[in-house]
Amino acid sequence: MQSYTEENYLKIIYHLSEISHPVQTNAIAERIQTKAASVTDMIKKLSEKELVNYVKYQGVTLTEKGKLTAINIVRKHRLWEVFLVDKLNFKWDQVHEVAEELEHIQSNLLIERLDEFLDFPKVDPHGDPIPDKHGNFAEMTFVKLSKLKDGDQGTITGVSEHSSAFLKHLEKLGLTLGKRVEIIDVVEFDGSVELLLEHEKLNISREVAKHILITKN
Amino acid sequence: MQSYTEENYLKIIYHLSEISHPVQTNAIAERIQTKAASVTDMIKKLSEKELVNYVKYQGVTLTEKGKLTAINIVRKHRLWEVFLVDKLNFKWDQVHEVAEELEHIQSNLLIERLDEFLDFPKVDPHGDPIPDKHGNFAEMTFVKLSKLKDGDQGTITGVSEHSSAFLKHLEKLGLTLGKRVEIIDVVEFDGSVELLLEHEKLNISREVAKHILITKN
DNA sequence: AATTATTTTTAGATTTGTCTAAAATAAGAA
DNA sequence: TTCTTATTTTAGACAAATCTAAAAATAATT
Ligand SMILES: [Mn+2]
Ligand SMILES: [Mn+2]
Ligand SMILES: [Mn+2]
Ligand SMILES: [Mn+2]
Repeated sequence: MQSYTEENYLKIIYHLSEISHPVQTNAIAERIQTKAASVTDMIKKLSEKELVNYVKYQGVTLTEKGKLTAINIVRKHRLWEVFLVDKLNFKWDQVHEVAEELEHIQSNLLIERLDEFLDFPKVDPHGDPIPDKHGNFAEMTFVKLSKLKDGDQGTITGVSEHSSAFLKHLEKLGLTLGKRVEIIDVVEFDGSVELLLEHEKLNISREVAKHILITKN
Repeated sequence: MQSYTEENYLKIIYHLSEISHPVQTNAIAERIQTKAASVTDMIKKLSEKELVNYVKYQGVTLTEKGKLTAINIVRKHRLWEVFLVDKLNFKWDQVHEVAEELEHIQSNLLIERLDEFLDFPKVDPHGDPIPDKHGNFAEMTFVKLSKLKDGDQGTITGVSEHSSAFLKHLEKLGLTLGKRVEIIDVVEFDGSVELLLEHEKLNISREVAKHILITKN
């Protein structure tokens, strides 16, 4: 059994692993809002428990055990987000903070029953995949909207930025999960994108386009 | 904002206040599974924060602020228990431990929405009243089954013992909330109670009868 | 009232997770 | 390769919550 704090470290290391291998001390410190020295301390503890592989000055990687633990926390986080949106009518920009707490509740029965109650969702309110109880993810095929060309069509199936400001902005524009879009033009000057959303013309900045994930179809 | 630990102390002090005023250090230590010395330390801290009134060697009482905090935790605990039973099909003997964790989740929006989602329940799965968001309880009128006389009738509306062993026992006997019972005889020898439950005769020990709460009707 | 028993508090130590400041290592530039 | 900079680790300290053992206060008995 891990502490609340250890779980948070494992989860952050897991997410950062998708970006760099091994994960650097400073990167963890930044994400977890703490100091590098504290991270070193915790890494040693996690290493002691064989949840991470650690080589001094080289950074950490998760062991199989650590990875499974981390994935389970991600599973809980995302299931709770679905619960909050689907059952309690939270907006997609309101769920993350609460899920950060709920993800640490310890009860396998609870999470299996919640999964069932939610009808075994495959993705969370931001389009992120929900691993099953064995830690397996359904394969997802996203393309960044900013990579699309004139005339391309697709459905919004995810976002890669979870800040409330960004999500509220998308909501206001009507760019929510499941909506179909068609690219009219990628403006050469600033990379902004003109697109068609439910027969309405819309222009979004390149910065916004980079964080919208599309499944082409 | 209080820590997880402080919240637990406040809740225990609140519950113990129903039994003795003021609440003794040792009583808290026993309930919270810790040592008297630790309780003294925490009491000082809570007193510092004006959540309890504390006189050395005399024990503690909750201040208005402390009481409201405690009631809010009780509210969350009981709402979560209702959720677990009504929505996730937990048995009434399975909910307490999980609710002990869930009661510490910090989000007013969450708890108000949960309340609504559960259709504003007035009692939890053990018949305990759920305070509203202002801390007000609906008045309950229970009588211990062990206080009833031959011929008395009533409905089971609560239990005053929450151990899994006891609750499972009641479940097995069919003595669950909402069931109507009629006293046939209180056995003089051992105080055990003969009763009628859905046209079936049943004998329960005095010990069991003491923890079943009845609303006469 | 004096003695004994119980309860509570203090003193000092421990564990977990954190911090600052200084030292060590690694990486990049000249 | 040597100097400089960035990153990481150590050393030592601290706050929160806990503990043990001893001292102090209160309550119960004789
Ligand atoms: Mn999230
Ligand atoms: Mn999410
Ligand atoms: Mn309970
Ligand atoms: Mn209950």
